[in-house]
Amino acid sequence: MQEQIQKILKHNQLSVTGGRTKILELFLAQDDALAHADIERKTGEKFDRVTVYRTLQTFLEKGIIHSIPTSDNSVKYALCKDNCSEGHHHDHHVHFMCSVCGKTLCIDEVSVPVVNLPAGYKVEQIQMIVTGVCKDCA
Amino acid sequence: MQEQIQKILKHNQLSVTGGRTKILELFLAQDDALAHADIERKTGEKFDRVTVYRTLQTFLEKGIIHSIPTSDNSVKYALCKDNCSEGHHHDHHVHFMCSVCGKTLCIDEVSVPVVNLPAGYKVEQIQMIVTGVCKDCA
DNA sequence: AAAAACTTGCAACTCAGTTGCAAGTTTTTT
DNA sequence: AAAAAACTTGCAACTGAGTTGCAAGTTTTT
Ligand SMILES: [Mn+2]
Ligand SMILES: [Mn+2]
Ligand SMILES: [Zn+2]
Ligand SMILES: [Zn+2]
Repeated sequence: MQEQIQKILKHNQLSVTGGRTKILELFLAQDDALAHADIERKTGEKFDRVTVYRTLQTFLEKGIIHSIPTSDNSVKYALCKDNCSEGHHHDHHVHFMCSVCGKTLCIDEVSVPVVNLPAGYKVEQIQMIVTGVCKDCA
Repeated sequence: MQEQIQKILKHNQLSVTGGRTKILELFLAQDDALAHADIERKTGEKFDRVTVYRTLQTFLEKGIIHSIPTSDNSVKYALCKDNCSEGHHHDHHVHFMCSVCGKTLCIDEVSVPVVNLPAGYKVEQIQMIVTGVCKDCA
């Protein structure tokens, strides 16, 4: 896994540092999306919160992670599985928020359906957030 | 219009006050969704920002307005057109954010399409946010 | 091994949103 | 119509997320 992490960072022209390695490790080991606070909690006292903010910012810009707008207006982050890059994300999958366990999941198997808007609207991007009960909580 | 406003407030068992009347008036006169800051700006110095927060909170609880999660994780509010009430919203329409003029619109004509999730997921609510260019900016 | 380029932690700050409380307003009761 | 009760408002003080400048530390390049 350390190998994979190095590869991802190098591939994105980022220096390999303790903080970045640790945070990327968290994302790789996690099946659901992480909020800033989750990351702070999971890294313990090891990194300054400013470093966490800056690392997330960098990962977003490089297309290593994508942000997920949740229906309660907090922000979560998840790994990009496709080859996203600098401003060119293409995660057209549905996002799911479980109202029982609170997890936010990328449903990679399901793409966002097309929708027909009234004449005159030009669609650039569609996001879909489904709330409900997840597989594990059913 | 003052009549309609009184009716809405009374119907929701709310006392008719200057602040509530003014804010409801703004919503009725507006075709796009309003952010907290828009309301503060449009009411001038007339009301304390705490009053604006509390009024929006009250309107939300009563189902007079609904909140819209935008893709940039700010919150906007729009009038409920259906008869929503205390925690029972049913605005199943698509929301549109124009990347040119910045307006957020309720597309009442288009309901959110059904989506099939993998077995085991129970869907409770679906939200769809479309980004693009609106009719007026085309 | 030295220089250059980049990353980190710290302290200080900003800005949105919240809370308790006393004064003011609206509604209900008499 | 006046008094009482119930509710709303503004103020001041606070909280917590996120940002910035800068000096010290680390990583990468030469
Ligand atoms: Mn995702
Ligand atoms: Mn709407
Ligand atoms: Zn769950
Ligand atoms: Zn527009």
